[in-house]
Amino acid sequence: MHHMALLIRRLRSGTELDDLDIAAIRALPVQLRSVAPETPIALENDHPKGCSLIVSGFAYRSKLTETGKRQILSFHIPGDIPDLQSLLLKTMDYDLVTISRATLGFITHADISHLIDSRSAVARALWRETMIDSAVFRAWILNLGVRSASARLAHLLAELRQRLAEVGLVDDNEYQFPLTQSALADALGLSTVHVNRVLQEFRSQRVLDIRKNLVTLFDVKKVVAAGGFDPAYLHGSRPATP
Amino acid sequence: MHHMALLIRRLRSGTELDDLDIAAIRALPVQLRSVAPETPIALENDHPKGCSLIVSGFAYRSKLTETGKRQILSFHIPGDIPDLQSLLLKTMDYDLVTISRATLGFITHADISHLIDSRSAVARALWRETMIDSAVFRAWILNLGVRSASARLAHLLAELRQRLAEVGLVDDNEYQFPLTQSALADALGLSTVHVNRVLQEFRSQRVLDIRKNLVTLFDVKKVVAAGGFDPAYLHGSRPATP
DNA sequence: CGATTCCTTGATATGAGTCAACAGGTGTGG
DNA sequence: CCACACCTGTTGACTCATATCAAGGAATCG
Repeated sequence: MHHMALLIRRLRSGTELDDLDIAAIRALPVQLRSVAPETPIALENDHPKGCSLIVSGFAYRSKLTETGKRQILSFHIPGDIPDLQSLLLKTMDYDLVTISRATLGFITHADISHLIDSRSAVARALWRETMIDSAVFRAWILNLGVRSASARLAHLLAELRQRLAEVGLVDDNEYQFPLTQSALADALGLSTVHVNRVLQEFRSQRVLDIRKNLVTLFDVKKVVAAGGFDPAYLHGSRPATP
Repeated sequence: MHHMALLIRRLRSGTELDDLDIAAIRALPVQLRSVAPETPIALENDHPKGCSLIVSGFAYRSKLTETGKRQILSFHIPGDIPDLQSLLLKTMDYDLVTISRATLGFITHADISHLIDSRSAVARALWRETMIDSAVFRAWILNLGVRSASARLAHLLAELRQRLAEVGLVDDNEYQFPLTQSALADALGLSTVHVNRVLQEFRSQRVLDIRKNLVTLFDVKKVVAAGGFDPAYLHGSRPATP
């Protein structure tokens, strides 16, 4: 599969792009590199010179408080360009780090700038992606602000499932995703001890399980209900049910 | 003051715009209207035909859970176009409501579309604004996820002060902003009772006070420290110290 | 196979929620 | 212009969800 395939599919799913637009995207110089887990792609206060497309593997955004507590802001999957905002905001306001071994495609700001100035439909499509990213933040704020620990966890896993399904990475309600309990804790604003207990409860109810790198939703309906998950905010391409 | 003045100032502070760009912005057809407090500008699942510039007054974004709990996602001030994303995402994923009596400038998607297709620098400037909006969401996620009740409140008030200062609405560490304790509770993910108690503590320490529509930060340094507030994420125009 | 890292468990602590009641303003309609 | 209703803010008593602390066990990795 071409390293741009997922991105192009996503952009097309929300914006009309003609052959020239697609050709221009494909023509972007992309510098591929394979990196280890827990590799920083960009760190807070950096001034990156380009953006990174996730070709394979996963990453997360995080931010630290003055006291050193970490909050994970979002998880990222193949086809995402999590640091696209660095094109317009020179200074990073968060850390971007790989979770798994990953393949990244680095594209310079200069090249993206040229692309969006010459192909306004592509600019629109990329802008739209960043707006969906915002919508995901809104859903997380709702999640952190009003939901119980178990609902938060369920919502997160339901969201990940939906997003992964759209790029064809969900298989029979299971998906590969390297989530440690401490990462979950930092993402959900909980302690690791409590995440462990919530997880055990879900496990014993046969609702879901996370083992190693595998997330299993035994009962998707229950997960969706427990998390109050409504996929509308993802403004998705139609659910990729194969 | 021209109804576009604040917006234009903001856009220029982050992006080079030439005279033609500015002229094109000024030429946008804007339909002004004055609305009462608690007026919905757009609601979840709506498909708005345009965006609303806040010319004067304030607004908030909120989202409800299935169980009816409300989370306030952000507060908006003059010069903001909070629903700009509706240009690219047809369906609203949150409610947008005025707080105070407000003057809104409605601009159709068609007109904005035409503007951004003809003036790519303006497109960039608007996109950049939406990216700052995202950065604010990230800061809120950090706030909700890791900070104590008092730190959350302090952070929120410090952020509002900074943003209002950039449009010249802060006077000697006081600013007008119509925050009820129950709105604060919904914004901070707390109960109103607890907000009340946190507020009393700050009051008794002479750190800050909120009375009626007036927020007073007796000791800005303490507020900033209590909230762990670092304005970098606002990617601000230089602090408007007059 | 030794060493981290990750997970699990129990005991205890606490920040914040809930419930309930009341007071002070504010606005409104009669 | 008063009376009533309705917010908003305040207070106290009690509860509960989740954190913290501490320690042992299971994986995973070099």
